[in-house]
Amino acid sequence: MSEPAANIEDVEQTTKRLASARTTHGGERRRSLVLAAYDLIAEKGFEELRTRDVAMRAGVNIATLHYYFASKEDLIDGVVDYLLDLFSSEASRDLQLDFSTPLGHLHAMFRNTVYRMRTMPKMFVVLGELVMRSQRHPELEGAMQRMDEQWMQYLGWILAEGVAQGQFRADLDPETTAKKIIVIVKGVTFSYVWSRQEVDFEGMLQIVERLVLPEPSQGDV
Amino acid sequence: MSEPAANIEDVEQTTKRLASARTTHGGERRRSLVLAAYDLIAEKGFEELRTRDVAMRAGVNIATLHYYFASKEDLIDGVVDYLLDLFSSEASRDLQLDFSTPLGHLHAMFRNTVYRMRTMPKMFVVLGELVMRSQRHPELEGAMQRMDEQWMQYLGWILAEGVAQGQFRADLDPETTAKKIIVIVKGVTFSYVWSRQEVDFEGMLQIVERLVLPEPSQGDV
DNA sequence: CTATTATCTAATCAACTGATTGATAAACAG
DNA sequence: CTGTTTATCAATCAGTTGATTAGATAATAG
Repeated sequence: MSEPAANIEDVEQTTKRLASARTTHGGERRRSLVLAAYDLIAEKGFEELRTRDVAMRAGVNIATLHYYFASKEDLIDGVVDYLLDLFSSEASRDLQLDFSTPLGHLHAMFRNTVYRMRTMPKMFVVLGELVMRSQRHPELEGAMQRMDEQWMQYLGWILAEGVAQGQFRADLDPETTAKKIIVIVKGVTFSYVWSRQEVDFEGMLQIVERLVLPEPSQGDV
Repeated sequence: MSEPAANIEDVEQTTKRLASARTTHGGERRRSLVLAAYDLIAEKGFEELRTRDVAMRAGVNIATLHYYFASKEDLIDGVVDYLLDLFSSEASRDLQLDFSTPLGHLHAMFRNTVYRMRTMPKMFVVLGELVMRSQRHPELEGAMQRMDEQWMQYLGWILAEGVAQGQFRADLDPETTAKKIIVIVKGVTFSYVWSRQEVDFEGMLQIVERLVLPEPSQGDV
């Protein structure tokens, strides 16, 4: 895990730096440090997160890290902001999601989450680390809960819209149902990303559907 | 469960020890060290788990810890074994669970899990830390997956029995359904313990029920 | 009663770790 | 061209951390 070639590589990078030196503007360097920290949290967890490793991965001296971030905790705050941005970023156009109906929105939300779990597992590993850390860091707990609330609001809106348009069952309570759906999606995430189990995504989506769609009036299979 | 009076208590215990010394047999001391580590993992996570703190909480010198456990990693293995025992221990008699039918078993499994989340949250916090750690510790990943498999097997048996007895729907596939139920229960755990959200437990149990029970032949509400 | 064994401690080590300092050089403003 | 600001690094500090060592102390077997 710890490279023996630390010194050699460092010298190499130092040389590079002396040659190019002040080409990077502060913002870029800051970002590269956050990205390095993000990667290392995904790889080693907070348990083995070291400021030196972050600096080395970003290709700078430890003192440079402290030039941009007063403390390790400060750097972690940067990672949290970065992760929050990632999560609130738009869904990939490749998915060809259909947002024309409430059910379409629901499918889109679910499938986009699955898509992200598959293509950006790092994001969820870091999220998991942060959720665990939030047990003992109240500020973090706040950030995590704001994330949940945002999600709740979006889902609540989809459901209310679906009821109003008659696509979803009339007796559905948007808030309680949204909460249940979130529990299910969290279960999918937990199982797939953290427990590394194969998950029947479409089957889970069906369960969500059954929660919102009206009973089919008479039986087919 | 977690005392704030760490230092005072430590002095107290040290004094006690000087007085009684060789009264505790090895097994007890070993256990007390594992329990101390367990508590500290729940409180501070692996990020801040220190062997000195463990020794202090157990009321012994750091060298005594190394007398019983060759390394920190060894101690953590002890905690894993302890947690595995906890999880496979029997359900509380207080719950008056009904194991007479497959549906009873299903309810019992769910309610016992909820009961444990409520009364022994520490257990789940430590589990969460271990799940995260298992991302980068293959041995741990193995242990976690064996836990899942055990659970799967138990659930699979309940479901097969329910189908055989005609209490559950005839077209139900025990394995795929068991997997879905586990995903849901994990979602409940993740939401309630780690995200600290209120969860509609009975509502989630209903979703599980709808997964296994036959369609009610004609509509009531 | 003595030798042995299990249990425990004080003291210490070497490596690690977050953070600081003082120097240096490029970029920039006037 | 000059003084200031920005960005960077080598060296170093003080405190931490997992682990070891060289004994003590007490229960126990012979």
